[in-house]
Formats: sequence, C-alpha cells, structure tokens
Amino acid sequence: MPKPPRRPLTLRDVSEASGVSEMTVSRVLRNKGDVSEATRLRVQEAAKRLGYVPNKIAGALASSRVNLVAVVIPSLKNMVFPEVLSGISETLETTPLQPVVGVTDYRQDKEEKVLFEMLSWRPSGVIIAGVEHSDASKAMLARAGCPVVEIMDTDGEPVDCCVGISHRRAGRQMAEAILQAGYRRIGFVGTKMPLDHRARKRFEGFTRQLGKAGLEIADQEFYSGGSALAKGRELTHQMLSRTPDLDFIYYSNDMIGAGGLLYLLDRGIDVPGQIGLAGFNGVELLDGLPRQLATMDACRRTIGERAAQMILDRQEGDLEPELVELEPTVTLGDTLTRS
Amino acid sequence: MPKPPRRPLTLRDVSEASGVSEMTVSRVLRNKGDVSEATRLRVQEAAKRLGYVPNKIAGALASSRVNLVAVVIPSLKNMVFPEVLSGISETLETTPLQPVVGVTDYRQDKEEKVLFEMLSWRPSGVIIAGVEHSDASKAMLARAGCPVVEIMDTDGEPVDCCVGISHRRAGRQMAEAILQAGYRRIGFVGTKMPLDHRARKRFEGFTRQLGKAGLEIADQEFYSGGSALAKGRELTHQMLSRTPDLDFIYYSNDMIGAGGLLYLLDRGIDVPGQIGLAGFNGVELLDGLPRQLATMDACRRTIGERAAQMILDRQEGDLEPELVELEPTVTLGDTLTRS
DNA sequence: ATGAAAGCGCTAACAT
DNA sequence: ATGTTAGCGCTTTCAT
Repeated sequence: MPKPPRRPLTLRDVSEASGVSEMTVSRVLRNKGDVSEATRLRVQEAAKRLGYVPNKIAGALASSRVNLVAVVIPSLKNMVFPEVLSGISETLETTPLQPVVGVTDYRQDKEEKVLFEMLSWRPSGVIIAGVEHSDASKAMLARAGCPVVEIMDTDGEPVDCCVGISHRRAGRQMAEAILQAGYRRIGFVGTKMPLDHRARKRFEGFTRQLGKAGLEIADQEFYSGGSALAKGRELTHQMLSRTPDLDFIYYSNDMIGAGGLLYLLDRGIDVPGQIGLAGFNGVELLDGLPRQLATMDACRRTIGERAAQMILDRQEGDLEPELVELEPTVTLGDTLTRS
Repeated sequence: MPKPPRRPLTLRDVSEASGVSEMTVSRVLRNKGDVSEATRLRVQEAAKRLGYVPNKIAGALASSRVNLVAVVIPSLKNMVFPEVLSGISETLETTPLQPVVGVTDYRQDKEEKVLFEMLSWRPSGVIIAGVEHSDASKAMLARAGCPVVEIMDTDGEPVDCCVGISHRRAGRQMAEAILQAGYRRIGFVGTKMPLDHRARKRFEGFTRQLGKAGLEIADQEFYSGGSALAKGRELTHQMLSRTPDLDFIYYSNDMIGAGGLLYLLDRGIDVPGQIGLAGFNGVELLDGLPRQLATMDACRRTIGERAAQMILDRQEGDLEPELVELEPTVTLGDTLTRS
C-alpha cells in the first residue's frame, strides 16, 4: 500500500494520473459537458484509485455557487427542531443542496453571530426559526443575497418568505376547546417568556380568548431548565397546593404536560374528570403515556418541507416572497373531554 | 435607505469606501498584523456601514484553513446525539472552530456520501460516531489529512483517535447488576440489530455475561420504528403474555424501558418486586417518571467534550492517536433493587 | 504601518 | 470531444 501523501490531492494529480487535461477531469467529476465514454472511465478509475476528494472550497469560489442551506434554530434538545430538520433534509435529499445547522440557544446575540458566520459561506438559502430578530440580524437577512425563509411562526413581519403557524391563534383555539368542554378554573404552566416568543404568543392568545369569555387565568407558573417531566410534576404540585380548585391546566409544551399528567395519576386524581390537561406540539414521542395528552400539532415536518421547497423554487428565478400559514390540528386525546 | 446591491460586497468595496488598501482592510477585519488605530477605526466603520460580510470561501481557499469540524452522527432524533453535540459545541465555542453536522440514518452508504461531502470542504477535523465503517469510509478517514475522532464506542479499531465507552462491557456490567440483585428469568427488548452496532454489542456483552452464570435470555424481542414509549408498552405486553414468569426485562434504551415501566404500573405489577427493569443511556428527559428507571449513563456530554478537545489539541502539532475509554456509571434507580 | 504581486484549486467562457 | 485562458475573493509573502 503506497504511503498517502500529506498534501491533499488536486485535480491536477488526477489529470496527470489519467493523462487527461484538468478541465476534462473536472467535467467528468461533475457529469457536466460532453466527455467520451473512454476518457470518462479512465478518469473515474484514476480518481477512485487515488482516492481523490474534490475541493469544494475552490469549486465554490470559481463557480460562485455554494450548495448549502443555512438552517438557524434555537436548540437541538427541543424535539421540535430535529423534526423540522428532518423535513428539510428529506426535501433536499434529492437535490444538490445540503442543510447546515446553526444553533442559537434562544439568544439574539448568538443568533447574530451564527447568522454572520453562516452568511460568510454565501449559502444558497437561509431558513431561520422565528420572526423576531435583532435589527442587525434583520439587516443581514435582508442583504443576504439569497432566499430567506422564516419558519415556525407567522405572527410578525418576515423579511422574505415565511411558513409556520400562528401561535396566537393556536393559543386562542386551545382556549376555545377548553371552554367548550366546560372548564372554568384554568391554570397555565409555561416556559419563562423572554426566551421563547412562540410560547409567549400562545400564552397571549390563550389569555385573550379566556378574557373574551370573561375569564382570567386562575393561576400561572413559569419554569426554566431541568427535566421537563420532573418540572411538570413539581409545578403541577405547587400550583394545585396553592389553587386546589383548578379544573384545567394548560402547559406550554407536551413534556411538562406529561409530567403533570403522571403526577395527577399518581395522586389518583381523575383526569380529565376532575382536572383536564393540554399541552402543545403533538410530539409522537409521548404516544404511550397512560392517557393521551390533549395537544396541538405544530406542523413541524411540513414546515421543514415547505421551507426547503421555497428555497429550491427560488434557486432559478426571482419569485415573489411566499407567506404560508399552516393549520395546526387539535388532538383532544384523553385529557380534554368530560364526556 | 440606499438600495442594496445584488452583488455581495467584497473587500474591495470596503477598501474603496474607506480609502485603505484591500490588504490593510483584510488585516483589520482579521485582527492580524499591525494597523494604526486611526485606519482600524475607519475600516471598521466602513465595513459596518456597508454591511460587509467576509467571504469565507475565498478566505479558506487562500489560507487553506477551514475552521470547520465535521461531525457525522446517525440521527438527531435519538436524544443521545444532540447531547454529544452540545458537548462538542460548547468546547469549540471559545475557539475559531465550528461544528458542522451530517446525519447518516444509521446507513453505511449514507455515511459514505456524507463523509465524502464533508471532506470535500477540507475540515480541520472529523468527529464520527462508531468504529464500524465501510472500507471506502475508512479509506477516506485515513486520508482525510486532518485529525479524526471516532466516538461513542471503543470496541473496535479506530483509524486515529477514539473516545467512548465499551458497550460490550456495559452490557456485561448490567447483567452482573441484575444477577446480583437475584433476578434469573431475564428478557431483552431491543432495537433491530443491523442498524445499531452499539446496541448489538450491549446485547452481546449482556448475553455472554448471563452465559457465564449458566443462564440464557428467557425471551427477546426486537423492534424498529414508531414511538419508543408505545413500543415499550406493546412489546412488554407481548413478551409477558408469551413468557409470564419473567422476573426482569432489559431494554436497549431508556425510552422503550419507560414504556415498559408505564405498562407494568398500569397493570398493577410490582416493580421491581415482581419484575425488575433496566434501560440504557441515562437520559435526563425521563427524570420524573413514577419510578426512576435503572440505567447506565453513556457519558454522552463528556464524549463530545473530549472529542472536540482532541481535535483542538491536534490543530498545531502532530500528536499521537489518543484512545479513551470512559467509565459509564450505573444507576440502579427504583427498578433494579429487591430490597 | 502599509501596499503590490502572486496564487490557493477550481470552473466559466472561449477556443479548437 | 477536449484544451486553454482568465479569473472567483481572499491571504501569503515580500517590499517599502
């Protein structure tokens, strides 16, 4: 076995090894332009034998085409985002485009940094979670020179394209469903607001809708950090100790909702008879709980797919900005029906 | 507001706007070399005003330095990998290096493609899950021309560096703990093998250790796809219908284990008195279940941190390959003690 | 402290 | 069908 050279191989090496000009080698390796079957084979053989890996840096610079799509999301630990990512990856799978992920930890300063970093690779498109960004970020997006799709949330003013759901409306809808089922003493358990605009909007929509029915949130509690399941237990316990006559708790996500559910069942409390519950997200992960938690699907997969498609559609022509508001489906499950 | 030009800005634009040579502008923007305070300010002002974003493609080509670390993992949906990623990101946070993630879906053909794709960006390092790879992938890794760290698993022959745990030993250890607690009729519920080498190795270590005690797996079941929680319920039900005298079930991960636990509790079965349970991974997510599931921490975060550090250490000198086997900690929890 | 020239490895555009 | 030439936007190196 020949000792591999320390220097990475270049087109030139393949060219010399195959006795074919660099240009033709390049054509073969990209399946571009007419190349005779004979030379094609010789080149492919040489490239394979040497273990040549093309240098995309050089290719991208020369062609000013970078087949990367920057995907900027707040977190990977949240379940929600990996699912969006799946939708994106799958849609891009059969295309030359490739997603590259950057994580912001729900922090605008980090979003700025990540965005700057990614834009400096001159991607073919940007998919970014949320419609709230710092002025600097908005300016960068506006000048990105490539299609931009803001995802997850439609309550705001996108720079270019947008696909998501209205979280305000989602909050309202859930409030309606709860009221219609006859619950009246309603508590809310959520994540600390400043971090998560979408959770905040759901809360706002929720309280506003209750307000229209002349009701107020009977109790509320906000958490941050820790295992969501454990937090759900803990906060549910706290809330019921403080406000024992609650007949419903709305959680800002399914995981804490599940924690609450497990707590109530442990205590032998009748769900949904004595207390009803609902979460948000419709995470498949939780199928298999003792009761199916009422929730609302955030259309994560679809959002990913649509966003990727918007980027693809805009690779050639200069299409108009596209704004898509998806319809989240409500699942009443076993925790929001007093039948 | 001036209409932004379609063409992305170049150093030259900043140079002209500031009346400073391209070279000096470059120096300012990279904090490299001596520049007088006066020019530095003028340049920074101009760059900011224009909204200049440097072109890393060109920079990387010119300097043949690409500050990317390729991270190749099987999946993002598995919890486990996002945690490894956190460890990596955090360690690289304060350095010029940046992780870029590629996902293989546990498929070797896809791993090859992803690896080729990533290597064609000439990254400063590669972190890749597992030690089992196709010959082609191994060849690519060997010739990558940058440090390579194989992670998660130490049972095999790494190309360069390696940090992880021995899943065979993990399986053995869990078997020992179970035997020591006095369980004898032991069932196994796992993921379908060919996909996941680490799960397979745990299973092998587990059965081998039982064998040493003269025992065989009393029943076993493998699943693929679907909600792990629901599968855990379902398979536990099936297994106990078929083999009612089981006194222990070992699950290949915590999520199906949790499903099993919820099922048994629903049925009013005494855990761990009548049946003991254990999973694998030590996912924090599950703190808050009615019982704490016995499990083993796979050191995910540490693995990420160490791997990133190995890459960092190898940026300058040519260090020796480093092989690190971590010690997973066993948590007996509430489901593996017949006190 | 600043500038000028050369070239990173590839591809677009034009020969032939 | 194949080869030649001139850059892509930056950094390296060497001058000044």
